[in-house]
Amino acid sequence: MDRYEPLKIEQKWQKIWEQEKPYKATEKPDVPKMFIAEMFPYPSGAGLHVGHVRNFTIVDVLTRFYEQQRFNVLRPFGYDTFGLPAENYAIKTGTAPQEVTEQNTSNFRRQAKRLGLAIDWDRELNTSDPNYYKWTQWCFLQLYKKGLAYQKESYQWWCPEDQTVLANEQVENGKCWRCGHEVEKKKMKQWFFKITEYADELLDEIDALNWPDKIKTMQKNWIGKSVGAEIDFALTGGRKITVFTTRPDTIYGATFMVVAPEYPGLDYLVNDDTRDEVMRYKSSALLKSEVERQENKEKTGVFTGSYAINPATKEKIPIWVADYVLSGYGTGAIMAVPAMDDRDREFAEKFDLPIVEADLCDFDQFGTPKTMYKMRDWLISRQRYWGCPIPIAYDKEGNPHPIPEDQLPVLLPEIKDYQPDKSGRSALAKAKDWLKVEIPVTDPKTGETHLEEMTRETDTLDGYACSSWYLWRYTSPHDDKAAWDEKAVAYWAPTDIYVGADHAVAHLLYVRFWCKFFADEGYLPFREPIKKLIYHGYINAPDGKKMSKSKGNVIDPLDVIDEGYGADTLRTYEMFIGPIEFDASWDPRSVGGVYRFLNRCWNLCFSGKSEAAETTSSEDRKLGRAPLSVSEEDGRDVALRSLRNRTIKKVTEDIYRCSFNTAVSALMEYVNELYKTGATKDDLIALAKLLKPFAPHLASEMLENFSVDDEWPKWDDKYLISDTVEIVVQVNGKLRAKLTIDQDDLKDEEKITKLALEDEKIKKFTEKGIKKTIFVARAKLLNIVV
RNA sequence: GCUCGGAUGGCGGAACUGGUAUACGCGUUCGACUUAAAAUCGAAUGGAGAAAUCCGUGCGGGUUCGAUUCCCGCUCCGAGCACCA
Repeated sequence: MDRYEPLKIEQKWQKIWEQEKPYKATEKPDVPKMFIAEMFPYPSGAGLHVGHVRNFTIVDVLTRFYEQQRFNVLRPFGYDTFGLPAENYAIKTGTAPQEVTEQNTSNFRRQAKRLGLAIDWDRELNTSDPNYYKWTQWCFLQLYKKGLAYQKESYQWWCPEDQTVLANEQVENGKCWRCGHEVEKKKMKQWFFKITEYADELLDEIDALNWPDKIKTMQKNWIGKSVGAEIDFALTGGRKITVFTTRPDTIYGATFMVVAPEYPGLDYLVNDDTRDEVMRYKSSALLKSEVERQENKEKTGVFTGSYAINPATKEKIPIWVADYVLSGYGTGAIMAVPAMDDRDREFAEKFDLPIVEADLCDFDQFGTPKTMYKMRDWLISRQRYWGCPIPIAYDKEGNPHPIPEDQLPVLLPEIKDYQPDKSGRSALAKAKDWLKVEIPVTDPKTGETHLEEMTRETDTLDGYACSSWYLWRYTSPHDDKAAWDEKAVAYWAPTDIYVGADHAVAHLLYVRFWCKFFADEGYLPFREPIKKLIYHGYINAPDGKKMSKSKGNVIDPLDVIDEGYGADTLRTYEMFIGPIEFDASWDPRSVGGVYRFLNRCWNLCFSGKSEAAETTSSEDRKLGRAPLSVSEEDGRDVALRSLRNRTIKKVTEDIYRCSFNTAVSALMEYVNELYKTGATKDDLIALAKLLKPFAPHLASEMLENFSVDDEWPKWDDKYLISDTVEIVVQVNGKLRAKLTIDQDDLKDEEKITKLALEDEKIKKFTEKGIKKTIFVARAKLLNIVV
C-alpha cells in the first residue's frame, strides 16, 4: 500500500466498525457520560445532501473527540419519518407511505454508513414505527389526563372545493394553492397542546441555556411576554368590554375602542343601522389572507353603532371594528390611545376620531394587572393520513374519550386511497372497520364498567409531537414497558450537545415544553432537555444560491466520495469550509485542497515506510522517511516537540469552542511543517489522533500502523515555550522592528527597551526624543511613543 | 417597522481578553521533476513605490500609546418576527 486510496481504506474500516460495534453505548455509572445528537433527518427520496453531511459530521467530530477522551458517549441516530411528502407521493402514485418510507430510510442508512459515523446503530429509531408511535400516543394521553391536550373551536383556512383545512402558507392571494378556489375562514374544532401553561418557565429559563443568542432571542420574542392590565369599559347599553393594554397609564387619552372582526360579542354591538355594513366588513376581513394583511397595512374599519364609557374621563367613546386588532391576542378588543400609539393615531386620522394629549395617570383604580403572551397554544391536529393517530374516540354524543393505554398503539390502518375525503377528514375516515372501537366506560352512579362502541378520531398528530420526545427514547429505544427507561434516561439525559440547522422556535420550544411537563409528572429528573445547542448554517451551491433540483446546482455528497475523494475528504472539507454558524458556498476546488492535505498525511506516515530503518539523513527525513523513533534531544526535535504541543493545544481548544475550520487549519500547518523538517513517530501519532475526529478512516489506518490506541493527546505547557522569543517593537503603535531575545529576558523590560532604542530601524524615529514606552509582556510587544 | 447577525486580498476565511492585519485553503505566477502533460515538490503573491516609506479590515466621527476588536452616527447584505395594543 503506497498510495492514498481512500475508498479502499474506508471500506475496510467501515466493515470493521459494522462488525465490532465500537460505538455501542452502555451505561457505565462511574464514567462521565456525553449524549450528543443531531436533529434527526426526514429521509427524503432525494437521499443525503451536503447539509446532512455537515450536520452529521459536526456531531461526529464531537462524538469522537469526547470518545477519545474516554467519556462514555451516546451518539444515536434516527429518522423523522411521518410527514406530508410521503403522503403526497402516495396520493400521486398509490404507493403506500409505509413502503416509500422504508425505501427512503434504507437509502439514508446506507448513505450515512458511507460517512464513517461513530453511531450506535443498535439504537436506530423511526417515528412511524408502531413501537415508537405507541409511546407518542402514550405521551398524548398523559397530556390529555392533565388537561394539557384539549379541543377548541378556532378559525382555520378552509377550501370549500377541496373540503380541507389549509395552512397559512397554502393560501395564496386568498385562494387555495391546489385548486385556486377562494378560501374562507371556518370555525373548526381542533386539538391543541396547552404550551401556554408553561410560558413563564419557558421564558425564564432561556437565559441560563448554553444556546446561541440568536435562538434564545427568537424564542423570547416568540413567547412575547407583555406586562400590563385588563380594564373594563362599561357600554352605554349595560354590557361591558374588557381590554388588555400595556399602557394603562394612558387611559385618559383613550378616545375610542376597537374590536377585532372575530370578536365574539360583535353581534351585540351592532344596531339596525350598522348591522349590514359591519357584517360585510367582518366577512371581508375574514377572507383577507395573511399575505394581504401583511402587504396592505392600510387601516380599515367600521363604526359598530355602540359606545362605551371611558372609566377615567367618564366620556362616551365610540366602538369600532377593525382588522388591525387581532382576535387571538389579549381580549380581542383594545382601548385606542391615538396620542400615544402609532397605529391608533393612523386609524384616528383616517376616520377623523379625536386625538387627545392627556396626562399619564396611576391606573390602579381602573384595572387589574395582567400578563399576556404572544405565544398561542400549539395546534396539533392534522387532517392527514401519514401521521401518528390521535388516541381518542368519540361517543354518540360526540364527547371525546381517551383510548385506554393497554389498547395502544392505535395502529395506522393500511388503506388504498390516501386522498382526504370530502368531509375534510383525513383518509383515515374511509377505513370503516378501523373507525369502530369499543371503549370501557364506567358509569358514575353505579361504578360499573361496560364496553361502549365509539368512533375513532381521524386526525393525526403534528409531526412535531413525534419529535418532542425522541431524545429520551434514544436512551432505551427498545423498551416495550415504557416510553423511556427511568434509569437510562437519568443516566444519559439531558442531551449534552444537540446539533441542528432549523426549527429555532417550533421544535426547540416543544421539546422544552414536554420536558417540563414530564418533569412535573415525575418521568424526567431534569427540566431542560438540551444543555448545549449548536446551530449551524446551510451549505449553498457554488453560485451562492440555495441548492435545488430545479436549478440543477445540487452537489451530491455520495458523488464526491465516489469520485475518489472519499468520505474523509468530504467530512474534513465540510468542517474546513467556514465557521459552522454561518452559511457557506460549496467550492469544488477547495475540496481538492483538503484531499491534498490528507494525501500529505498519508505520505508522512506510509510513503517510504519500508526504508525507515536506520538512516537519519536529512534527505530521508524529508517526505517522512525518518526513522520513526529518534532521540528528542537535537535542536530539530526540540522545535518539533514545541510545535506538536502547540498543535495539540490549538486543535483541542478549537474543537471545544466548535471552531472546526481553524482546527483543520492548525493540522494543515502542522503537516506542512512536518513535511519540511521530517517527522518523528511521536509527531505522526499525535497527528493521527488529532485527525481522527475529522478523517476517522485515514487516522485509524495510521494508528493501526503504529499499533497505538486513539486516546486524545495532551500537551504540556512547559514545551510550548521555545528558548528565544520575538519582541515586536512599535513606534506610535506601528511595527518598526523585531528583536529576538532569550525567553528569560522577557521579564527584563529595561534590557528590552535598551536593545530596542539601539536598533538601527528604531533610531531614526527617536531622534527627537521619546515621550514614554509601553511594554506588554503578554503580547511580547514594546511600543515607543515619540 | 422590530429583533439578531454580518461586511477583512482575486475568492472562502484567520486574528479567541484592545497589542505583528490577511494564518490555513483556493486561485494566479515562477521554478524543480518529465520527451510532454497530469500528479507531486519548492518559491512568490493586499495596493502604490527603485527604495526609504506611505495607504489599507463597508462609510463618517470618537476613546486609546495602540482599534478588524470598544463607543456614537450611517450604508449595504442576510436571517427571523411582523398591526401582539
